[in-house]
Amino acid sequence: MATRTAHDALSRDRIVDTAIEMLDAGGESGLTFRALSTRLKTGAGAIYWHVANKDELLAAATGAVLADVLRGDEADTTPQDAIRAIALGMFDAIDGHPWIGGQLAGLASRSASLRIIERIGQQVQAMGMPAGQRFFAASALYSFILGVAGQNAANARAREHGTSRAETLGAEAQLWANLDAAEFPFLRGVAAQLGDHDDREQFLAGIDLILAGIGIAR
Amino acid sequence: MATRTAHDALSRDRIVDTAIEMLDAGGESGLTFRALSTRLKTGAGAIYWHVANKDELLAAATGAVLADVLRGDEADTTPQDAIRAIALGMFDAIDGHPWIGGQLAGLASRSASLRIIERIGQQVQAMGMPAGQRFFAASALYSFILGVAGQNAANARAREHGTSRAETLGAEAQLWANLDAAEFPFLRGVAAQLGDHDDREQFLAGIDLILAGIGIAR
DNA sequence: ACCTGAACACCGTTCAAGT
DNA sequence: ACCTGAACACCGTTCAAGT
Repeated sequence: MATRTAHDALSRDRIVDTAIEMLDAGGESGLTFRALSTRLKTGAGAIYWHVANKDELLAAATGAVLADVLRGDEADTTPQDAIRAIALGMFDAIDGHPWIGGQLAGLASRSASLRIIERIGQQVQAMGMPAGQRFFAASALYSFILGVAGQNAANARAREHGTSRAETLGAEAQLWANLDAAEFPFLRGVAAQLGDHDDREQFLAGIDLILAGIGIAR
Repeated sequence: MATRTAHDALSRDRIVDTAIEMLDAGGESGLTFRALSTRLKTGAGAIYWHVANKDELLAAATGAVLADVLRGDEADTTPQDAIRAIALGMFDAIDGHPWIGGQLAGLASRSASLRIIERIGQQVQAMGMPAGQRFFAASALYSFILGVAGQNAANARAREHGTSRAETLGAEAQLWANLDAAEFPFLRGVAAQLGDHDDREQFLAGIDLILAGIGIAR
């Protein structure tokens, strides 16, 4: 076994892992090179030896989180269930690390995105979608996932400023219930559902809606 | 008519309008209070008299852009066409002002978001969606729109660093075409479609997929 | 009431200098 | 090869002082 100093040597992996911890704890604004280097007991500039800049660090952190999602194996299921599994994997990853919601759209984390679109596309094809429409269908599923991701990220950002999820949601439901009856009949009507809905279930309902649409177009 | 100095007096409207111009020209990073105050020929702190902080300014700018979308009137059409019109209105607004993609998810621009979800929800209801599923369906449509918005914003951000849309897309299509055949059969297969697809058409295809799904669940 | 502009407390990033 | 830490060029925001 190699001799070690009190703390491990600085390495790209250790930087990325620590960055993920800080992002989970404080969101994107919680990660600064100064705070990161303090936690790593090194100088601010040292990080630049292992990582080009903050964008690359964020991309690497996103990639590390998504690697777990990509480890899943959707053999011996229906294409529909395989897509649900991939989507839920993404949802859970985003739920656990909301800051990746803001990263996924960017092309910085492209390599992981491509793998996910590939997986979805293969299953869309297995559903029997004609060649001309497969790309649209896979993109639609991916865009929907990104949309939910972005909202999750925004909600998490709001929570950094204090209030818990239940509080925010309760206040929001209250606000919907008190909207003008003539102008907002729909939102008033669904205010109760907003108050006690399950994010994961709602996400899956959206996926199922798109899957049903694909089922027809097929 | 009131007497005026050479330039109009500072006002919240003038600040927001100028901010939108700067955001359109240089994205979110192109808007700083220093550059804004220079363009408005005033001091950096003066803006704070009319606007609480940068978040509020971004929310106000987003609201001003979305106000145009909300001016549309979808009377005497089918619910499906009404939803398509709302969605396309959003798409065009985001296409013209990509930076709002990053703002829409946040609750800062909530008032405009609520109006849009209300409109979508009313049409979902008109489609005959049962009460228990209307909220899910409207949310799914809205999330999809946000997802596309986020990607547009990211693409626009990438374009700030130089290359045009055609260049980026061409390079990306090339990259997909050259991916490993065993690992990325799907992406390789649709590389040509990526190269010459129309963003607006693809967006509408996604909306139609969800609408078709709603048509079944109904 | 509204505006000025210096000052404060931060950022990401660079780079000469060390080991 | 890898790390240090001061320095640079920015930010958003505040606030005493002006008009």
